[in-house]
Amino acid sequence: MFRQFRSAVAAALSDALADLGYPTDDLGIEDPPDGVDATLASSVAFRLASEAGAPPPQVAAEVAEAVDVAATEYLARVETNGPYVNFLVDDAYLADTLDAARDDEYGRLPPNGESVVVEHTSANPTGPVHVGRARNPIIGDAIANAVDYAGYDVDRHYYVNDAGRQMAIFTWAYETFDESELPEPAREKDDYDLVRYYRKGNEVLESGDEETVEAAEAEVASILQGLESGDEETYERVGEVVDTVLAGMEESLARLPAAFDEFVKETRFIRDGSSDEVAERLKDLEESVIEEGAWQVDLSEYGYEKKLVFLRSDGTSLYTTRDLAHHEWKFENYDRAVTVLGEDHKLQAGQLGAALDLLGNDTDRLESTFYSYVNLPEGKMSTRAGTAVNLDDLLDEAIDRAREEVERRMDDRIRDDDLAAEDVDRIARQVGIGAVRYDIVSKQPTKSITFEWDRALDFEAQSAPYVQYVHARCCGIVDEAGEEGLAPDAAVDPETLSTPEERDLLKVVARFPAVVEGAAEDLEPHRVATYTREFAETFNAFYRECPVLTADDEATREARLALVAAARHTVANALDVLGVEAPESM
RNA sequence: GGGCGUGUGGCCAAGCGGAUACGGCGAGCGGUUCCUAACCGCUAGAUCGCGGGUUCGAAUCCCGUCACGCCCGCCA
Repeated sequence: MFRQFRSAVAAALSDALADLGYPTDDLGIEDPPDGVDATLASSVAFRLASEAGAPPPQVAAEVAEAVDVAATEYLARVETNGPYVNFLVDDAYLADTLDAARDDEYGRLPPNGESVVVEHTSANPTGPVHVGRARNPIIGDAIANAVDYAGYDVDRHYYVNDAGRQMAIFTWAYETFDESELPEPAREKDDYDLVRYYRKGNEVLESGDEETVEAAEAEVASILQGLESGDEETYERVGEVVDTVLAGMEESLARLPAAFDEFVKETRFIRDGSSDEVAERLKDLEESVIEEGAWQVDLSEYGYEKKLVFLRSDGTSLYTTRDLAHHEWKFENYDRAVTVLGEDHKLQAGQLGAALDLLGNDTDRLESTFYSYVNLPEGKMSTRAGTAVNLDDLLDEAIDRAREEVERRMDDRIRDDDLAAEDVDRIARQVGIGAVRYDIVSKQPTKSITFEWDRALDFEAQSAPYVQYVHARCCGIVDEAGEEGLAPDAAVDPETLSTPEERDLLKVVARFPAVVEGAAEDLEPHRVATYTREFAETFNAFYRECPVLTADDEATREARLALVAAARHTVANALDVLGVEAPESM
């Protein structure tokens, strides 16, 4: 309802200003601070003061007076507080919110007919997924969820870099070394198995004797050449390594869970000729030149000093050339394209956008969001060097610690719902993995994170379990009501919900669809996390002050139960956007 | 050297032109015969890196400066 109220207020305020002869270009609508009983406020009076020749409070009063309250949906009254004009909601706002949130899909916006592809993770298939890049699937999946909730038709893609030098090295190493030369794998899993070859290969290339390195480089070059020239046998050789490692990575990512609709291989754009076709079109641009045998495009009009090379002097394409073809393919199939990238790809992404623009694409349809890597207190994580904390280990540890917590709390548990062994497993998994996801998704991606076990796996306030607990409490109440034959769907007179805690909770529930909308629009899922925290705080105040099942009278009982059901749907879906499971008991 | 990002109480961190800077951890005090205490209440703790500027108003915008991170390849 908040979205409707917001546009109704904007229209009413705009009309009022126009009637008074004031400009309507800046309505100054904002959220009032905590403790103010209004749902929206405006600070226009400040800006109008000089034009009106009157102090802001006087202008505010004039504006407030001019707003047509009766004609504005959900607007109970307009008040002023010094220079601020405050807009207060009526009971219909709360009633309609309660009604809308009866739907367990509450928070989903109607389909808008637009398609979006969200590309995320896209880590090179060189070995197990590690925590340094774990922000990518977690943020990417949450962005995709938010965009999905906001009404878009979403596909989730993982772009597989299967055509680069790293994969050529990997393939050579895999075919060259024998298992007996390698250490034991950290896990019985294909990605852990194969990464040993990759590490060994890099080790040899770095410090092997000259002759070995020379032979290896020749083999690597031949693999790259084979890929470039469309040699089927080479694709098969590289493909075996890529697919095997990727399957292992996919399995780890699925634990988050982060699932993909499609793994799009880079070699696809070599094989279908689109990479060559892009290169030909680039050559025709007046910004393109050959320097030292290599084709390059001048992007200085976009602010890039150095020219972008798109064909090597030996005529082969580069990563960016293929990525251009990849993105034109996205434009052909989707209305919008979103990419989640590490901050080290910022320059490359900018150049990609510039080149796409030169090629005649509408680059407004392309958006990128960047995150900084998770580092260890002692420095960076590296697959090659083997210094990374693997995602699997983090999730295992999270689940173990969560299980300890569940078991520790079993003794002084009031609720006699006899958790079975499978419940303990379920809760440990939901809480453990939820805590990891929430910890990462709740922070602004641009801020750097230094990984520390205790901080990442804190189950207390401002964490996933804190929010999950609210959901479990809601479920507990609804379940118990059900046992007493009470369903949360009785017709409710909203005037029954009269305490500040009840009304505050409804107002927070009302904001949820707007939070989803904003998070999707700006690709900022952490805003949903911030919302869940505020939601949980508001719910806990309600829980403390307003008994539901033991309420004084039947009408209050039913009304509060309906409110709990609304809260339950809201928090469940907010967590769903974040990709965090909502336990029914914990 | 140039570009981009980050800098908010001891630690983490939201806010990113408007009303008293939202919270958490840690510290101190208190709360459970009552719908799950993974909870709640109270107390202490902040010149929002630093210096200028714009504005009626700046954590938020601009300039400068310092610190840290990332990037500046015919790598990906």
